[in-house]
Amino acid sequence: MTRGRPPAHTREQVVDTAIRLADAEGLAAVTFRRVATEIGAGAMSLYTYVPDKDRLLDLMVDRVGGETAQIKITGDWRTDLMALAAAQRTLMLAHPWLPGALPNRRLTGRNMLGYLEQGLAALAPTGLDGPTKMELIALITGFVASYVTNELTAATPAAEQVALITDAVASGDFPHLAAALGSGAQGTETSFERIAGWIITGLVEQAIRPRPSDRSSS
Amino acid sequence: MTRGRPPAHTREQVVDTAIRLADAEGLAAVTFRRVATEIGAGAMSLYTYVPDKDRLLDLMVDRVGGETAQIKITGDWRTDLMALAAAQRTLMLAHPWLPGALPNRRLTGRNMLGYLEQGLAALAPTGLDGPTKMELIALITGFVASYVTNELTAATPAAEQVALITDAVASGDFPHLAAALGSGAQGTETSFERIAGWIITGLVEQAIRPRPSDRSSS
DNA sequence: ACTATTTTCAGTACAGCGTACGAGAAAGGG
DNA sequence: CCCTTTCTCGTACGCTGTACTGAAAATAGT
Repeated sequence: MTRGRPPAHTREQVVDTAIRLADAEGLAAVTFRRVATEIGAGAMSLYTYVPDKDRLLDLMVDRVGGETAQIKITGDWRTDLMALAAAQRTLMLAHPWLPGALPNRRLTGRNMLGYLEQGLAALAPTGLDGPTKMELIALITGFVASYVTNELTAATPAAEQVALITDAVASGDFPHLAAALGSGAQGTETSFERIAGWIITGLVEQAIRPRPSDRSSS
Repeated sequence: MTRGRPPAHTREQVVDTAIRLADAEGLAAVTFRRVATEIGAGAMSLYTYVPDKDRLLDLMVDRVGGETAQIKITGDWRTDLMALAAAQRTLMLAHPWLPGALPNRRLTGRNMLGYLEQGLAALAPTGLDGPTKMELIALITGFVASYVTNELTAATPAAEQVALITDAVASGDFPHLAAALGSGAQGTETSFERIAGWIITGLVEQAIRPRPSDRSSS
């Protein structure tokens, strides 16, 4: 039954417009009025397609989640997880607002579930139990998000913080910090692959290891 | 020189009030008007003590950062990093808004630098270079933040997502997800210490390992 | 064909936000 | 005593999300 006035737009159109806006001008540019004028509608008309702003963000996240390249599962969890992490990073670099929009967001759609599914498939050979796999996936996703955030932010050193840090170093209260800043300027050697390799290999190997009692002092 | 009308309040008072508000009612309750009435001042008076809202958040973060328990450096990096992570988690559980306020925030004060300094001190025995140490600290902090966020959110399963997930599982398109959900309900076994142990041990051991060429297929 | 029903459209309006501006109040220095 | 300096804070502007409301546009039933 299709009674009533037919919709002039679609939910996909609204979400796509919001994504395009966020890509071009950042999350802050995504306002109902702005999105509405962009698709040539009244601000309030959007509520026909989207229940509220928070849900719009959910939908945006799920939609771009669908753009993630489908990785092929080789059966080697290290290779597969690296591929998945790399795909995630590519996605976040294409949509810089994504890392910032991810926290506090609920699983809204099948695309996010699809991502979860891929991660679980990659982890299948490890023989870990379900909750542990979930935890590992969340951990890896969180790492990628924070890495990309740093990656996108680090370009702006901000002058003001430089003063704070040099002052702090000069005060002598932070010897290790001074040493760390002086030590290595190895530039782009801190590549994504290097660190992602650490975290993935390290994490999964630790998780697989059958608990060698507990060697901490407690 | 102390000419002019003396301030009726202090920056610390403003920041403390904002923190108290955030602790009690969440970050959203922290508005200039609200903070102002709370300390018995006009909204615009706050601008005497704080340049703008973003800086107020910076100051809040740095202030609670000062509450972090000073860990004692034993010289065993695993023990020390675990203690540091645990201290961070304690802090974030005491101030649930902190994980949400952390991203996109600049290093504002000496307390944050102090935290950095502690992490570097803990990592000193590893002999890693400065940038790598920094990276590891950021990674661990990011992990703690996302873990605590999950910890605070997971209490609310939200009914709506349950429907989405059961539908998805019923559709048969997500076999691994179905299996993972069915597998283990081991409850609180996914403790912070267990996972923090993985990430710290795994990460640092990987970082220390002198690069066994590269065993991926590429 | 006309009416009733249902759905979408979008203008107006409201409370709340951060904050720019500017006039008044309160202090010390000459 | 006045002048300079500093802090105080009411008013106001533009912006936000969105509740409400009535008009518009389609179909379903008679």
